[in-house]
Amino acid sequence: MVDHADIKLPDIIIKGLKDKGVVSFTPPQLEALRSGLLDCYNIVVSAPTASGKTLIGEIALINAVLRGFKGIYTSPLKALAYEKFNEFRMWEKYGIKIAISMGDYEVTDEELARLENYDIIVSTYERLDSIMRRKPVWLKKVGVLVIDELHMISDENRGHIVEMITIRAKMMGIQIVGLSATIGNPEELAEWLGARLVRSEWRPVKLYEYITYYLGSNKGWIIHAPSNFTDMSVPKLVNDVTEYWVLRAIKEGFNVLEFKYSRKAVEELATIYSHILCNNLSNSDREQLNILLTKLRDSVTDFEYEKLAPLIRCGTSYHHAGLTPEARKFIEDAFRERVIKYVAATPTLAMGVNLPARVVIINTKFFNGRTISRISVLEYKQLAGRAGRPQYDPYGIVIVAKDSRTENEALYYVRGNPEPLRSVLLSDEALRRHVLAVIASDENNTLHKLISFFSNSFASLKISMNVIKPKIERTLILLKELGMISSEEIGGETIFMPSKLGIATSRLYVDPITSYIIVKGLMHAKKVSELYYLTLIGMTPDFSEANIGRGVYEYYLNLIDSYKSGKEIPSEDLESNINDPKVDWIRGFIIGLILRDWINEIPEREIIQRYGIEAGDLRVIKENGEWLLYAASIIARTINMPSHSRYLMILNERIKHGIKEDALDLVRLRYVGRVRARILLNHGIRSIRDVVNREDDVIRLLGENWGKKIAEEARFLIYNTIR
DNA sequence: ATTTCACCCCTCTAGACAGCATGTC
DNA sequence: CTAGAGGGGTGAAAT
Repeated sequence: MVDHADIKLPDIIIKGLKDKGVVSFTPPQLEALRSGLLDCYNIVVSAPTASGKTLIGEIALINAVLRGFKGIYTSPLKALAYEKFNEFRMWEKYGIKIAISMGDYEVTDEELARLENYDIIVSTYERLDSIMRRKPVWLKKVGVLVIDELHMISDENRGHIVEMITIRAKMMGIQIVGLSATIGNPEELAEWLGARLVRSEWRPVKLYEYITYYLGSNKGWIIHAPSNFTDMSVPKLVNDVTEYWVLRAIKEGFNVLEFKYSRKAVEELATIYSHILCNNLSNSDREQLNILLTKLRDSVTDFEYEKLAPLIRCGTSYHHAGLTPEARKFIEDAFRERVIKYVAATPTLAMGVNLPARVVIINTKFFNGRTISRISVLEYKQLAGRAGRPQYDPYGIVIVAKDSRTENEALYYVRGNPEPLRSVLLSDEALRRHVLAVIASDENNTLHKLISFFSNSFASLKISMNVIKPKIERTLILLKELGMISSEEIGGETIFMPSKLGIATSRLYVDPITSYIIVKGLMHAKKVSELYYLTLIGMTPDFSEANIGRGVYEYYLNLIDSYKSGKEIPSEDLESNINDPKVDWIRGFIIGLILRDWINEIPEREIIQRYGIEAGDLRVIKENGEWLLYAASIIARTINMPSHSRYLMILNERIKHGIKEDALDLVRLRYVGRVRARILLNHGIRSIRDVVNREDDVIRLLGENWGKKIAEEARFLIYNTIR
C-alpha cells in the first residue's frame, strides 16, 4: 500500500506509482517521506544498493514539478543518467517534460534555452557543473536537486565536482536530496546540508556473507557459513571456492559474479573457469550458448570475438574497460539472462548498470601505485550489494575477501563500518579549476567573496578557513601566472577578473593547466606537423592515463629523441616548468603516435597490437583526443591563432572518423565511415557529388544494398543543401 | 646426456567525466 | 598487517 495516513502524496504521484507497479514503500522510502521530503526539506539518504533510493529522488522531482518548479537529477555515469532518463519518461503522460543533458549533447546557448522548456533535467555531475557555470535564467526555477551516489563526493578524481554543484544548490536555496550508499559519517553530510538524515540497512534480498580464506595450495579454501544461515550445506573446506560455486550455479541455474582489481587477473579467471564449465554444461546450455555466439559475431569486431568466443562458448566471460562498450553491453545482457553463468569483472560492473547475481565473490587486494592495499569497506559494501537478484534469488551470497589469508582479513569487511567521506575539494587541481570557474562565471570576484563561497563547502566543515584561505590565495597567484585571470585594486579591495582565455577555459571545462600547455605549445610552434598537435593535447593533465604496456612505453621512449630534434613534437620544456603529476610528455608522445595512426587510416587491429592497448582503450583515447582537439581549437582562436585553430578543428573531425583529410566530405554520409570512404576514394569518388554522379560505380564497389542506400543519402544531402 | 623441477628474480596491477562554435595580420 | 601469478633464467637432482 502506498497509502499512509501520515503521508499526503499528490494524486498524480499516487497514479504514477501505480503505473510503475509500486505497491508499497520500502523502509527508507517511508522514512524519507516522513522526514519531510514532500515539504522541501533537505534529505540525505544513506542506504544499501537496491533499497529504492531512486524512487525517493523521483518522488521529490515530481513533487517539485507539481509545485511549479523544475527538478534536476544528477548521476556519475552517462549510462546511469540515460537509464534514469528513460525511467522518468513514464511521467510524460502526466504532462511532465523530461530532458537529458550530458557530454554527448550540446551546451549551446540554444540548448540551454531548450532546457528551460523541460520540467525535469537528467544530467551527469560534470554537465550540471558546466550548466551552473553558465548561470541560465531558469536555474532560479529549480526547486530540487537530486544527487545520486552522493558518496562520490569522496572520489579522488571527481568528488570535487559533486561538492561544487552541491555548494551552488545550497547557496541558491534549492532543496537537496542526496542519495548515498551506506557511509561512515552520514551525520556530517546531513549537518553540512542542513538535511534530515534517513539511515537504513534495509535490503530487498537477504544477504549472507561467507567468510573465506586461503590455507595454501595443498589445502584449499576454508569457507565459514554465516551463523545466521543454516539451510544449506556448504562444505567447510574446498579446493577452489570459485569452482565450487560455479559448479553449483550450473546445476541450480543461478549465476556467479567475481570481482578483482586487475584486467589481466579477470581474464585469467574467466579462462580457468571456462574449462571447468565446459566439461559440465547441459545440452540445452550448449545450445543457448551457440545461439549467443552467433549474436556475438554480429555485435563486436573480429578482434574481440576471437578473444571472447572461447570463453562465452563455455558460459563465462570477463568484463573490463579494455572491452568496447558494445562487448560490455553484450556480456551484461547475456549474464542478466543467465546464459552466461560466470563473469569475472573489474569494478566497472559495480559502478554502472544494475547487474545483480546470486553469488558475488569479492577479491579485495590491489596495487595502489606503491604498495598493496585493500579496498575500503565502503567499496566492499558496494560490490556486495550486487548479491541477490530481487525477483529471482531467495537470498544473495557474498564470498567475502576470497584473497584473504587469515580469518581476520575477511572479518574486517563483515564487521567493519564504512569509512567516513572526506572532501577532496582542496587539492591543487580541484581548486584551480573551481576558483577559476567561480571567477569566470562572475559569481564572486574578490578574495572576501571567494572565501565566503568556499565556507559553504563540505571541506570547511572539518577544515578551518584559516587553512583554506591561503590555499585560495595561492590558487589566485597561479591562475594569474597562467594568464587565466587579472586583478585590479578598486576602493582598497582587489577585484579578480577573468581573461578571455580564462572564460574559454572554464567553458571548455578543461583544467587551467591544460589550457596553459596548449597556449605555450602553440606559441612555440610555427609550421608544425599533425603529430605536434596530437602530442600536445596528449600531454595535458586532462588526457587521462592510457593503458600502454610498459615495454611499449620504453620502446617509444628510446625513439623520442629523433622526433625531438626534428621538432615534430613539442619540447619537453613545456612540461618541466609545470609541477603537476598528470602532465606527461612521454605519454603525450605515445598518444600522439596512436592518434596519428588512427587518422591515417591504420586498421584498428594494427594500432591495438602496435601499442599494446585494447579496443576499449583506443576508444577512450579517441574520445579524449576529440574533446581536447576541440578545446585546443577554441583556445587557439581566443588567443588569435586562427590557422592553428582551423587545423585543430580539422584534426577534431578526422579523429571523429579516423580518416585522412581527403575523406572528410564523404564521411558526412550516413553509413560511410573510414573504410567505405577509402574504397570510394581509391576509385576516384572524392565527394558526395561524385557519389550521386557515379552511383553505378558506388554500387559495384560497396554492393547493391549499401551502394543504393548510400547514393540515396547523398542525393538527399545535396538536395537539402541546395534548398 | 637429457629432462625435470625447485627456486629466485623480475614484472605487472581499475575506471570514465568534460567541448558543439565562427572571423586576424 | 598486507599480493600473487606468470615468465624467464639457473642450477641441481632425477631419469
